[in-house]
Amino acid sequence: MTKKNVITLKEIAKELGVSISTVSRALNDHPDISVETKEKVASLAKNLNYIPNLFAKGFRAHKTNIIGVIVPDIGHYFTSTVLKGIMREAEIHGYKVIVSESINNEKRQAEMLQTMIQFGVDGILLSLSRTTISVDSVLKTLENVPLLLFDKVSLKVPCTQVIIDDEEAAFSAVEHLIQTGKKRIAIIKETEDSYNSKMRYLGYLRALRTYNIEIDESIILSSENISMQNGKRLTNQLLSMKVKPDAIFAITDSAAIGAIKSLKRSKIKIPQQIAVVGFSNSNSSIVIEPKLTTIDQPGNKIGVVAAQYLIKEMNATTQLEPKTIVIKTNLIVRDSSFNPN
Amino acid sequence: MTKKNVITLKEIAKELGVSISTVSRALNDHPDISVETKEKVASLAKNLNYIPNLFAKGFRAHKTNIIGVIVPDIGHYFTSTVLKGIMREAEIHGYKVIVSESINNEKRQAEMLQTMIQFGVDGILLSLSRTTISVDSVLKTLENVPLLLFDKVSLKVPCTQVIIDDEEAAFSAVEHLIQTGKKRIAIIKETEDSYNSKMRYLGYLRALRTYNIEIDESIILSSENISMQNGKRLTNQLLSMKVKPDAIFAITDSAAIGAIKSLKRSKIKIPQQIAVVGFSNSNSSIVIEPKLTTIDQPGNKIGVVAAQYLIKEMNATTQLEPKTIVIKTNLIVRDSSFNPN
DNA sequence: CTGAAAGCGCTTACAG
DNA sequence: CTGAAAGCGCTTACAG
Repeated sequence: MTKKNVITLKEIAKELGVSISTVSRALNDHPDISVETKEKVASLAKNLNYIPNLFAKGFRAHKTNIIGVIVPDIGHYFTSTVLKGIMREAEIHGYKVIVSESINNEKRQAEMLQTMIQFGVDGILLSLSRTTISVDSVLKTLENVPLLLFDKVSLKVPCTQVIIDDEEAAFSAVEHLIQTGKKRIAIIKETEDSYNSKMRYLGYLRALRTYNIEIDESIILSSENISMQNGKRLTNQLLSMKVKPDAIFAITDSAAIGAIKSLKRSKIKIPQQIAVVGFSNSNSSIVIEPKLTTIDQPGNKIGVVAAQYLIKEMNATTQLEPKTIVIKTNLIVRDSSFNPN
Repeated sequence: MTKKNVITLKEIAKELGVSISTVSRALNDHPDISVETKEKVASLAKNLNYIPNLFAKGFRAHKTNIIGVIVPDIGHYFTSTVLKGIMREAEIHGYKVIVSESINNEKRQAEMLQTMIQFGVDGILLSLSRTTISVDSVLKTLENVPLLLFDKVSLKVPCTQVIIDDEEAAFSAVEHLIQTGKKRIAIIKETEDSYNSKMRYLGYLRALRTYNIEIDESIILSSENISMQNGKRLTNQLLSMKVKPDAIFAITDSAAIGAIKSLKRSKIKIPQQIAVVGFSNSNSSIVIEPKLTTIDQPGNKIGVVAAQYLIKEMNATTQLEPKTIVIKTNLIVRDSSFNPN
């Protein structure tokens, strides 16, 4: 069944014996139209349950009032909080949001950008897939429509980017461990450095240097995908060393939770013997025992700011200067590390 | 900045010195057009990076190729798996998906249905907000556009509904507890009975009756929202009884996890003294220790089936008979209950 | 094999 | 204060 009962301006005009133009103007509260007419039109429109066709409206104005969003994976809790922020902000400004998942596949991502253009979106919010090697498709898209990168970004794209202070966040996590007396801090990161992983690693290095702690390659571990499984595996590896670390900084909560599970299995006291810090404050971070110390990423704020800025660019008359907007994170200290006091 | 560089049929036609009609037909591989012309058009279209305006295309055909989806909360892992299924299936059929959150607010839900219509979606997939008392707005929407209910449904709406077998799933969870020797099984459910909660409760009752176990009102507990906090609180309440239960069936994983936390705090052996079963197989169900026995809801499948069916209805020439499609769930036995062997 | 024209629902200069 | 007409980008009967 296709759509039915579609009332248009035409029907209202016919019924009232006026022109379509008049009905349109009346509905849009044009000053030229008499109050009388406006009232008649408004009342009939209401009775007939007239719903303006935004589609037709936008057609003329070359606008769809739709924002396209592409994310690697909608299943991550963090991503869903960002989407919430985007949707909320878009709604306030009268935009709807089309969502697509690139499933961390560069080719799909390129196709999706293309489809977004076909659908005539007014702007695009993109979080890059992990395997994005070439940004050509993104650059090409940028020529057609305002585009803004968030979370997983690339400096190769000259557009506004909304990111969290990964480096600073990692620094504060590691600094926290140092300040609570830890000296031999392992890191679990990604093998193939994504932007996020690289920044977090840099923050880790800076913290060690700042506090004059020697960097030990043997406790810098990486894995392809930083899952709970791999967190366990790498932690087991750390536990097999003669000189064990006294803290583990995992760049995702999943890996940190894997680490905790591994430590518990080996009867290591957390945080006394080995403390653990994760990243992203996922739901599971308060399910695991001890509760996980982690970095809270304000996904909602990222979404709101990204949408806000995109909308600003969409409505600007001139090309705005691309900026990098950094959203602050918070270290949440829980039981997997010592309280600093 | 608004959109730029938009190549239309007009430009191609002008450049080639043919009519717009010819270009349109050539691009659509119309049999009337000569191979020669088709090739010229195709090649120029490619060079100019012509992107067909689906918007204009749909405008004529009264189609947008957009499916609207409204869910209570995009943040639930289960919901994200359903959305994945919907998006994947929609994509296959050339549809895009607009997502909105009702945040369990009936008024917002009604507004969103209205907005979906304004945006001219070709069909709507709706999971009702918890507080949906009146379905008037849904019924009204149904007059305008194909609509299908999934997960959180209502029998008051005469449309196709895709649901999981809540009653059967709960039955199998409780049966499992009984078969592993449990006799005094408490349930943690919702106070204000949502469709899901009610069905799960009925399954619980049926299992007890089937196995001739007396129903004891004192261990049937409810709370407004079945969070981890409330799971803890209600479990503490159970532990304060003279005769304690030997198993707890919580109708959500969160509440089940709260229950486990409370039991661990009281040094109760799980599952020996008290077993716990949850519902939904969330990410956290394998984070908690012992790992949670729970019901896996195939969200992806629900999404796929819902989208499939909606698309079928959208393209049907006659009104299809509404059906109720029940998706099977699976009990996943983990360490929070005994293995049945 | 190709083109001119109408039309999808709406807005908006231009006339009156 | 109101209407006729053009136009957004496309498709498709109707002619030729």
